[in-house]
Amino acid sequence: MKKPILLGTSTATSRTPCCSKVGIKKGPWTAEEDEVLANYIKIEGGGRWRTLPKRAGLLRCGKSCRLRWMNYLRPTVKRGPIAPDEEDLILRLHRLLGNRWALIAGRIPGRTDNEIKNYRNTHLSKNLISQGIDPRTHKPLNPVSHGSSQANQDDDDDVPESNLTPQAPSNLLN
DNA sequence: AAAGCGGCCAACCGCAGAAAG
DNA sequence: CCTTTCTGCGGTTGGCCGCTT
Repeated sequence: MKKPILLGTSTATSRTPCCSKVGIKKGPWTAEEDEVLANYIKIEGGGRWRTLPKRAGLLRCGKSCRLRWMNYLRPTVKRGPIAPDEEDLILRLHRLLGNRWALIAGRIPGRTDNEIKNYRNTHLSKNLISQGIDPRTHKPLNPVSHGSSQANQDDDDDVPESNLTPQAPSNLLN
């Protein structure tokens, strides 16, 4: 149930809907496409995403190429399970920064914003809910009893920035 | 053994901000 | 200074896989 592709009807009149052109491939990337993209970027470098697919000979839109490179093909991308300290860091950073996934990812070497976003949307939010904490606000789900909003305050504030680099990699906060 | 359900991950879409002309 | 174009970000969706009934 992908949303309808309304070409020219878009409100942003001047904006070209990059992915709606005919002849542009969508969906999962093949190993061959990965190779073409990786090789091209290795030689020519990234950037100029809009024209990159044409130059590289890919039938993809620039956004798709960029996303694929950033989230999967980049050599610095660390794949595999999130370590406990990484999870802790994600939690702390999210409490501090909110849904700034790119910012959070920038503090966690080898992890992408998409990965962190997905991870949090599944694992962490579940954990927090089971702990009675609202994953969005990091405040107690049931404002129950003695209306102790004090818990909120505390919970929200208990992570001073200076506390952000516990045992995490030293370059975390630059 | 088969069907259904739920969770996870990769990818797409639209919007906002930045940069260039 | 204004307009146009491009890049990057965040939210959301769809497909696949594994588990449970």
